[in-house]
Amino acid sequence: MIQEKAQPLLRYINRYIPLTKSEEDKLLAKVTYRKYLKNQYIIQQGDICKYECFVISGCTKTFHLDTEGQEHIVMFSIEDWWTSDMGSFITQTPADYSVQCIENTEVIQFSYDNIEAIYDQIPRLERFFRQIIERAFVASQKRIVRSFSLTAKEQYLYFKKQYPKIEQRIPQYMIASYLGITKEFLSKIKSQIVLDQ
Amino acid sequence: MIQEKAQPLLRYINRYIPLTKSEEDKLLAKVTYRKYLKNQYIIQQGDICKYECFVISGCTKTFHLDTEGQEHIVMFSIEDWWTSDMGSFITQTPADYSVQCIENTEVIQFSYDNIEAIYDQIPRLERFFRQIIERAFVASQKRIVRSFSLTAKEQYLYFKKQYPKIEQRIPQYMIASYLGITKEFLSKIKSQIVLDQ
DNA sequence: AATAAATGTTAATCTAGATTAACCTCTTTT
DNA sequence: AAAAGAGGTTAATCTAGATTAACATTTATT
Repeated sequence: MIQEKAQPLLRYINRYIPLTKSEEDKLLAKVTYRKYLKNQYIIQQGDICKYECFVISGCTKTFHLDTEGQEHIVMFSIEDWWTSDMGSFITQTPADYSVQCIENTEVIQFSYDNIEAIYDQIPRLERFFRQIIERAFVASQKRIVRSFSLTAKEQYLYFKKQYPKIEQRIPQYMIASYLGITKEFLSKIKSQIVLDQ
Repeated sequence: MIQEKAQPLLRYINRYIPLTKSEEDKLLAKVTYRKYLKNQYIIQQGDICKYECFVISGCTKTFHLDTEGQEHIVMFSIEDWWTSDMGSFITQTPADYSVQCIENTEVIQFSYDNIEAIYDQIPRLERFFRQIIERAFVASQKRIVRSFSLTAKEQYLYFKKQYPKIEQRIPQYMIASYLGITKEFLSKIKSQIVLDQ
């Protein structure tokens, strides 16, 4: 079961580092497959995050609920992306974010209890995770700069260009939340863009 | 020379993972000590970043120059912090950021040519770097949420509380740039805060 | 000590984007 | 087919923060 389901994960890992058959088996013994329905929560803000998830199919949003009850989306995850509240996972303290499925979603879960053993038994996987996180950090820093140096319209055009697959699967009001603007203003931007052409 | 100068680095690493004397020696053989004067550049936007630097003393700013010539500060680094353009370093492509010294600054440099060897020879250091980057990523994500959910005044108060040491060493106009606001508006915020008390 | 350069403040005016509120599709459910 | 819900649009009004510009203060340079 896990052997078939985890194929996309193995393919993904092999783009970074080569794994021997034995290493693949060791890994698959330590992870689990799970299916969520649309609207289900993978993590709830306030809970302790027990898993890092690799998305096999579907789509999730990671968001923070602020003191005013406003939702701020920090990322979307589709096939071949990761999702979790890493801060909560690495420190085992209450999560700052919720992760909710926007579509029916299949994931491979790396549990907190097993992740150390995975690193110890397959050192190359520790390298792999280091590289993944380095890239995530770089992307996050760039997003901060964009939010300071680009107008809302420019940020929206960047998002469309960079993540065309995500843009088409997700309601506009969630994209607005991701960009840090209101859905009304995104609507205005879109009608402006139509006029531009 | 490097033995004395690198003491803060070894102390810092030992807070995360224990190193044997032999591992320490292996590490020190692969890193170099360097001193920069105030206003000197450690990295220039457009160059390829050859080093990740651990700050022994002093203070740096990491900033991006946008197409309008505007400077956007993404981070400050003081003693016991890291500085580099990680995106440029890991991919060996032109840097998006410059790193400039705000004070005379001493660093320990990890060169691109040696970092792989360090990881291979001292696997525990790869774990250490993974953990450092995980934390940096978490902090970066949290900063994005703050920039969306807090007013400029709230963000400034958060910065003061979180980094009191940095706040006192750095000109206000750089803090404004870090917060993504103008120096004039920060000045207004500060006079408001005085009235609040 | 005088001058210049860097940093910080205040106030008037302007604007990108928020807020509010009414209305318009589509889907989905009954 | 009617009703309800989810998602999206438009327009009027409002506001946090930008811009401009003049001036004040501190620090460095001669």
